[in-house]
Amino acid sequence: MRAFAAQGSLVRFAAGQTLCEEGAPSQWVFSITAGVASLHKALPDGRRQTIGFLFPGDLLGLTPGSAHECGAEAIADVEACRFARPRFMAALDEYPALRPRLLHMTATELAAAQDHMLLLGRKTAGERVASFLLQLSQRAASHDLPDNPVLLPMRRTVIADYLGLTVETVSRTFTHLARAGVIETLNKSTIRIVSANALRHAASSR
Amino acid sequence: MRAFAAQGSLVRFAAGQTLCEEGAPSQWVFSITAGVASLHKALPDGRRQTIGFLFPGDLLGLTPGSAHECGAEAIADVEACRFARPRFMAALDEYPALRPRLLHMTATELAAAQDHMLLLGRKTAGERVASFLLQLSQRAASHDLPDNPVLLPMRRTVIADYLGLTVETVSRTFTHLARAGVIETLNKSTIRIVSANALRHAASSR
DNA sequence: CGATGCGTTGATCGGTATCAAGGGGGGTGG
DNA sequence: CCACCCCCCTTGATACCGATCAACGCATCG
Repeated sequence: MRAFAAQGSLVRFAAGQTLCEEGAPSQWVFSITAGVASLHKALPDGRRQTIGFLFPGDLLGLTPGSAHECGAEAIADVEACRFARPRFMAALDEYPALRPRLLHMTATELAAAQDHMLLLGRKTAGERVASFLLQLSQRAASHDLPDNPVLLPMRRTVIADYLGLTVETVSRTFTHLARAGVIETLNKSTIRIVSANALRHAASSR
Repeated sequence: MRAFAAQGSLVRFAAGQTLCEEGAPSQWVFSITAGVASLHKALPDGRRQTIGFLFPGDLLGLTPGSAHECGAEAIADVEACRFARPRFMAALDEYPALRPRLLHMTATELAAAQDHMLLLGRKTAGERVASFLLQLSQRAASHDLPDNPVLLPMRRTVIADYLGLTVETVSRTFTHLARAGVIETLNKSTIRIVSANALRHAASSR
């Protein structure tokens, strides 16, 4: 397994740089080791949907076909371990212990995608933003990072594209939650959860 | 592999019956052999999101955790092969050829989920309905079934919950597409695509 | 023949998008 | 060091799409 990791080479992407483009042939598999990236899809006229975020430990490029399903872009400076795709696939046969891990990761991602479909299809703007904050907070907690205040590493545009809203609506919703005393915006990318209970309530009941 | 399949028992569900409930402990793994089922999630107040559909060949119950992520319900009479979950998991170790297949299936499902997020987050009602019809048609074609007219095995409520709309909007949108000469509704569950090009266009440009 | 459930159609309301303008912070150049 | 600018975020006014509320059509079944 150690030997496997050695087959990859370390690569870096500055915030804003593109890791891969939607529809491009999937040459590499990346394992994120530091930073944050966003996954996204777009419609021909430019409308965008952020599909999810990649944090350290996440994989990119394991598509069922040979082309990338989503584009990926570094949100904060990213450090990743890069493998040639065929070599990665070969390694799966060489190190059979990798497969169960991979399956588990993909299944977890699928479960997250399903949750997000509920959010996009049925939740109101207020519920979406509240759910998003809770999700970030929980992610941090599960990685033994401070879960409050919550750090938002991405711009409002990316949040809006993630939640299926516009930047204006996201901004207004933060303001509403703050005025309601549920959160407090320490600065644009740092939000303190004043009442976790109120936030949880806001996340799923209109 | 044959031996593996023999470890399951054949079970049947009439249309409308529940295969499993959201949040319930995941006791079984089902392999659908006939019929159609829907996967869904719900919010405490009853709002529903249909996550996807299960067709013959699809698996149900492979959750990363021990509880079902989604509820599942038979849309048309369903026939499935049922495995006790621990036995299924054990079988994965016994028949290593299963894992790559499983990984591929899960990755494909994930890709479909990502497409659907784009639909739910960014497409208009007209685009959603058009995309849905194309999806059903393509699914049929890829299984060597007639792809036109398209058969809709599910009720309008389920379609609406799948597309993040209301039944009324779905109904109106079918009417609009019919008046525009793009489709023709032969009956409530049979729709003929008059112009596939127009439908493709309607699916992704406003 | 009436009852029930599903789908369609119509009228109105409301939430979020859109359009437009105004802060504010960080970086650059003078 | 300061002034300016640029980009991002916020706030406000208005428009519009889809939700909601209400009624009706139509088929199925008792």
